[in-house]
Amino acid sequence: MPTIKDVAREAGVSVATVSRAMNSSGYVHEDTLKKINRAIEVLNYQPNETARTLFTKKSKIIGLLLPDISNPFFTLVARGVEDAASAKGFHVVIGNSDQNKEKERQYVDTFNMHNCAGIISSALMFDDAEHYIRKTGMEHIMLDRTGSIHHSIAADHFKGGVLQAQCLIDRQCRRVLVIEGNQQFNSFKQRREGAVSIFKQSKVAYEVMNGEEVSNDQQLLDYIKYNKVDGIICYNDLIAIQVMGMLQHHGVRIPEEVQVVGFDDIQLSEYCYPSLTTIHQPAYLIGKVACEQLITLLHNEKTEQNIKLDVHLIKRNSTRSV
Amino acid sequence: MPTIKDVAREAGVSVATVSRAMNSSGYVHEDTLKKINRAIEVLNYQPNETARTLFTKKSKIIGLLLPDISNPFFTLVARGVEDAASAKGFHVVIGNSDQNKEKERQYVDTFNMHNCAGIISSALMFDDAEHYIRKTGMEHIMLDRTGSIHHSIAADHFKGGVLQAQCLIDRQCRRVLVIEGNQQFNSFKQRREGAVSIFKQSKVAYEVMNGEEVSNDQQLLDYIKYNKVDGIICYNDLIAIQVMGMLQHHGVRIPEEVQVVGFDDIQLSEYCYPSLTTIHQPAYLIGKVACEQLITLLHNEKTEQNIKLDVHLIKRNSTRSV
DNA sequence: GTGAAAGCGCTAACAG
DNA sequence: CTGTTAGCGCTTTCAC
Repeated sequence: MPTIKDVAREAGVSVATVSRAMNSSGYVHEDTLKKINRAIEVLNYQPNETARTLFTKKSKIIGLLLPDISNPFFTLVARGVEDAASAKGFHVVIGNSDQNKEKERQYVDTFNMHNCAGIISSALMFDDAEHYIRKTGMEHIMLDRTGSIHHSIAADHFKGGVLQAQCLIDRQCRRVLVIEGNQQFNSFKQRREGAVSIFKQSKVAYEVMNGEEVSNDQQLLDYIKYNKVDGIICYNDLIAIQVMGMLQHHGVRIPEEVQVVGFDDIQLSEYCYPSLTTIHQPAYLIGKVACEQLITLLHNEKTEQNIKLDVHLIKRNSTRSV
Repeated sequence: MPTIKDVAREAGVSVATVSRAMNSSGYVHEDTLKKINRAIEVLNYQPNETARTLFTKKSKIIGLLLPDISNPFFTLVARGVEDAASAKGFHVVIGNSDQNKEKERQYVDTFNMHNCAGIISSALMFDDAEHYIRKTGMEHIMLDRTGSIHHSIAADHFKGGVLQAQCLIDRQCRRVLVIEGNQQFNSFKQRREGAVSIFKQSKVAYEVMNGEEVSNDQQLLDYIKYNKVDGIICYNDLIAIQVMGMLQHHGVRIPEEVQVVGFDDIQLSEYCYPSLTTIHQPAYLIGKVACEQLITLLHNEKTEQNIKLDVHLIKRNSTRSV
């Protein structure tokens, strides 16, 4: 691997001049510039990012901390971050926290040890995460949890919940089951609250059940049959599709007997059968915008503190025509 | 951020000793060790990886180059790589090539500029990719393409194709449509060859169609109806699910009228309706093993050159009981 | 056992 | 406009 020294020698100038030329900082004569570029070409020189980072104390790496990249929703977020980063000469290292506080903190430390420029994370669970990150000096954008300390970007989960409920009410559901996600997460909480707020002012009966307790298919099935549930709101598409499969497997027709609404609008919601009515969340965009925001911050420019992205209902075949 | 100097001062020793203590290289008195550890604790010191890398010329970062992490199969591979890396103190930066030669080469360069220890990639398309990487000095493990230059790890795609065909033959299909993937990729090619090899020695009629040409639903539907296709082999699950949805949307019953077999066994194949019969590929394991192999190589230990992982049929409801 | 010193490849004053 | 020089934080000879 040729170094800046080799280029300097090849071009017959000093390393400082080569450095200036590469960073277009300070003056450098047109002719010298040419010589340098030729030398770079000849040697196939590529600057060593590690050395650069050691000096500047800020690498071009962005740490992305997500609960689990296997979840198609986060996959898309990651893709958005990656594309945006790539477009601006940044790179991203991904960490899966599995919602484990220890792992979360560890990743933050790791990012820090690598002089990452900034970190984009979903809602963090470890104590005082925001201050912890702030102390490292890394910029931080949080997904799905608005706040005053950090910048954030989130979909309008409350509205999403409202739309889910409204959709089922519009389609004559009488007894709705709301399968809620982990309420420690702001996003799931707001989805639930949005839905509940609508049911409260309607005559529709509803009950909330925690998704993580629904490990047992039979139990859920019994509940649905016993209570004559005719509408189900799920906190994400993965669960919705799983529930639909289970129901159909037991002869329950969707949407004739039970209507189902998901949340996220992952790719497969369109292709599963029946296709899933759901709330579209702009996952890719969330990642992209988050990354762009972060990079703006890194340039010491101001940006909006908390960005909220709109969501909307995607009507498919797991609900009846209205 | 405290540096090694701060620790040295706090502990009343020289930086060299601190370094030795941290890397447990060379001798260091038990008492000094204690003092140093205390200092590290007190200052909450974390070694700067960038500086380390600059010296050693090998970071603890692994570059992972995949076509597209949005594909659930690759997502799982990535997850496997990440977990294995994490377990050994490595970290991974992901690059999505979108099967674009330019992007591929760019990522390789990027990884190199960051002194990545090694790279794990799916089959690369740019010219002479293997030599190009080899010249950088980075270790390289390739997914899904065996070869003599590089180490590799792949599922037994040929066997997978065989199993797909056998499955349909066993279930009385008379006219099978094989939807093949991009034949530039070894994996897809072998899947196809495996299936075809079986059909050739059977009386079953079959035709191969390229999946990338099937953009038009209507055209595919017409083809299937006109030719009385009663079995479809898909080169991956995503396509299979898509095809099933389309068929059902047009009133075709699965598996009664048409039976479908996928490849990959992504999570949703189990939950879609009907659930998809498919070939299980150990995606997570592929990523995990690839990463472990790479790390072994980095320790200058020998490993198997080309690893082949077994696949098997997962019987679900998109095919009839035999 | 421990410290002094050189240097990894690069950038940014500071002179000239 | 260009070169000299001093580090960035760490590891590793090489003396002591």
